[in-house]
Amino acid sequence: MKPVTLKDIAEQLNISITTVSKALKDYPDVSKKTKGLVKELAKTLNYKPNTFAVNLRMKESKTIGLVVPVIVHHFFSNIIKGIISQAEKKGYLVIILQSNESYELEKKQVDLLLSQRVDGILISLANGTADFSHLNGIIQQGKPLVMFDKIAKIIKCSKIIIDDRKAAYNATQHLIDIGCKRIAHFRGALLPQNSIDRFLGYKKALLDNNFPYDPSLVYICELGDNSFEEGKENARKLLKDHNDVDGIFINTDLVAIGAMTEFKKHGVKVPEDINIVGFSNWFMSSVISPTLTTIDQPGYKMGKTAFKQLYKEMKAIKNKKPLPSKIITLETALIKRESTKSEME
Amino acid sequence: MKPVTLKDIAEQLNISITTVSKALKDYPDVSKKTKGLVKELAKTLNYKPNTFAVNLRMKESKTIGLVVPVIVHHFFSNIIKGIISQAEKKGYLVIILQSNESYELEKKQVDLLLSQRVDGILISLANGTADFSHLNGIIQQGKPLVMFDKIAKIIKCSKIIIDDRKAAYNATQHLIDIGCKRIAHFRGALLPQNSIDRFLGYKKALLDNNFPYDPSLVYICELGDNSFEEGKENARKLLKDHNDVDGIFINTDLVAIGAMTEFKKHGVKVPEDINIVGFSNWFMSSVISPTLTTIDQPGYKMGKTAFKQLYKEMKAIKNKKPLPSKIITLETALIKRESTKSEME
DNA sequence: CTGAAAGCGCTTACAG
DNA sequence: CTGAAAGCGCTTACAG
Repeated sequence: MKPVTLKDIAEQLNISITTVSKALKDYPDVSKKTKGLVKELAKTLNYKPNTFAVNLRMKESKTIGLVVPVIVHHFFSNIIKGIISQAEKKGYLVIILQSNESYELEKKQVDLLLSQRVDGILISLANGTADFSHLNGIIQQGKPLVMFDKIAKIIKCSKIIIDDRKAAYNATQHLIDIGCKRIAHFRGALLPQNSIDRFLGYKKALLDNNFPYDPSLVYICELGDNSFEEGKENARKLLKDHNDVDGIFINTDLVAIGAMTEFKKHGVKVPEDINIVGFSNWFMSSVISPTLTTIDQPGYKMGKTAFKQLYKEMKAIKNKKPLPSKIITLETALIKRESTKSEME
Repeated sequence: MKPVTLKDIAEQLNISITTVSKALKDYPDVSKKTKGLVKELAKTLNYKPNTFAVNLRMKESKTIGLVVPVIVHHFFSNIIKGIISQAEKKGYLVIILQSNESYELEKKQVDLLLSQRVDGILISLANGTADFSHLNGIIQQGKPLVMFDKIAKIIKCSKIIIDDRKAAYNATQHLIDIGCKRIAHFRGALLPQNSIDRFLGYKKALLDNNFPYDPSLVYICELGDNSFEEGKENARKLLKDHNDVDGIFINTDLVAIGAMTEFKKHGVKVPEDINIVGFSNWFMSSVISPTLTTIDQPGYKMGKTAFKQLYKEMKAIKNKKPLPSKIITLETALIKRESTKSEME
């Protein structure tokens, strides 16, 4: 019942703990014979090194922390999958925490992770996060930190992102290309960098095409949760205020789907009356009807890349040769589907 | 840069490590004055106990392990959310691993968690798991184990489940009630208990209503991944073999959505030509068109319940009073939507 | 090739 | 009220 220790093996074999330890780790200065005996006994006794002791000695836990705003979103669960699978390959375990888009929780969780002494931290910020001292805290402790998707530009650490501005520009340009004349935007909350960038991309596309920029056509997802409900809510408002709008670029697929549901209820046809482009390419978007034109965002790859970068930095820190921070931008793609008309020739 | 230890505090205050430790933990036999001094200094130095050392001494890690077949499924990501939120409340961290429906991986991951010396394990089995020695291994080590959703009846541990048989019975009964005459079933893989139970519920409903049971109407999701593709595949087969079928009870929403997509492609109307009931009530099912009639399965609650049970057992084991295993069955509900006709009077 | 010893940072039974 | 000491299980520099 009690776990087997090095001492148990040493006693049974009448050798020292030192030798047992070395034998198991294939040190060159242990005789082949001894190694054989030790390894065999370790196996039959089902010896497993006590991680707590190893961690204490080695000052590392082979564990990383991950903080995401939400888990139950297709994009984030894909990222998680990417991170975990990559971490496993390198022998790292992942502790996952969800900030629920709350700054308070996020701060507390970073603290938790730090006192758990994880070897590194991966984070995607909550919408509510405007103060970054908790992140600087990580860096000050000399722990590697990699941010992904929802980042803070101001923090000096590696970041895995997409070019939100460019992607949003392309989405808006597509609406223009198919002939939309009045293009609205449902944007995300005010703080997150990516909702700012998507908004700027939208605006730039308009201006580059000599469209007037009309602030009243920009609807903010007020609850800040990018939900189905917010899409419905904003669609209702839009219908009331601007029934001349013929195209909308929407911050997130889920919001777009909410909007489409609301339009359908009011007899407004997509894409005949209004063309819609979403963002993220959730699986759902390919099975609803009409299927949703959107920007594909590589979640799984983002997760993998984030871990890889963190891993490099953890190794570098261990070798006392800290790496410079790096910003990696992943490619996105416009996926044309039924919610937007075909391009005109 | 180097983390602050008890020793650092003791030296600065010219008292013993023992007293510092006791003061921080509010032992009654330390003077108020000393406590004050220690706590203040600990705060200014930003002291955080070294978890590795605490774990080693206390023989517990305040960490649990979680193994799920997939993360990127609405049902499972909801469960994960439930587990994490509950664990956080009790001061536990969660290490998450994904078995990818592979027995080999699952076994390896359980081993990993065990050698990481987590305090308890939460698991939902892979479809491929037919051998359970790795689970017995957990129990033999005296670690609490709680299974949820995809369980093995044979293992003696607590389980959080739904009554799959009853839920499937209700789903099938609903198809009968609305007038279906030829009812097919798309079932899950052969091994998992829940796909067996859902199949049995389907069969029993038929027999109780004096419908003949026709094995050729039962399609197995061969890939075993309960995917969109499998739904399409089986729908194609069904259309070829049995174009008289007017109702299908499908093992999982995602498969049902795949089937509906295929039917639409072939001009088969849901629910006019074929009525469909899914299983799980994924969010997606409420936004596709037609919306999908399904069985609501309480993922978030299942996660919460699973952690609560594990927590009780961890506490009990610590107090040397192991608890008897418990099977908790959560309620499900039939959610009637557009993919099935209204009931006849 | 083998082993005694120190030390990682903590907790707690025990002595005073 | 305070503290010396043992010990959790490991790793590794050092001596032989």
